[in-house]
Amino acid sequence: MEKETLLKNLGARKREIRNMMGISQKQLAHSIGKDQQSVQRLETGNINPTYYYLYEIADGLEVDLEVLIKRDGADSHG
Amino acid sequence: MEKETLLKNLGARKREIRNMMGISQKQLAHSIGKDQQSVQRLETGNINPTYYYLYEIADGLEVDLEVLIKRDGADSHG
DNA sequence: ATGTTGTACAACGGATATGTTGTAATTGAA
DNA sequence: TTCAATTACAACATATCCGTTGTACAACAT
Repeated sequence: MEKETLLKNLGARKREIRNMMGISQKQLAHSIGKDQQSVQRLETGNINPTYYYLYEIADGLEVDLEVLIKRDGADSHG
Repeated sequence: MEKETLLKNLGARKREIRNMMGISQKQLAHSIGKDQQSVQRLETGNINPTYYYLYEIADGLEVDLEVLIKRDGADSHG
């Protein structure tokens, strides 16, 4: 899978989860000590985030990191 | 969970999988167009890798990204 | 028009990931 | 000893992540 597509998918999934929680980018960001802009960049797929950053985001969304990752490579090996 | 611990766990899990496959760091690295040194740094937990880098590594190990991630935040939300 | 909220982009600086080269320690074989 | 394979660390250059500030647009309300 292409890098760009992968990152866009990740961002879209994160946004879905956040919307389901009914919180804004700013609320999510502040709950983990970050800025709205930092969270926004991930959500639009404009950056390739680090592992620990994703871990913090998952924490803010109150889901396991697994949930945030899930589905992207799902049909390639399983 | 602390950043350092998280990264060490990730590296250890990757090494486990690689050893189970019976391939060297060099073999894994070359299978995805990388150097042994680059792979080594992840395995020792000395770096905080990017999402796409982990995706490539998972591809080289022929597992889903989920498998590489699993367990680190497992008891915090589920 | 003004204010508030939510989202998006640009630019800057410091920190760091990645690719690369070089090197060293260990193990095993000849 | 010599040679090869595996793993580890250091240092450098380039790219980019992340934090931060400033800004812009849309929707909604007063």
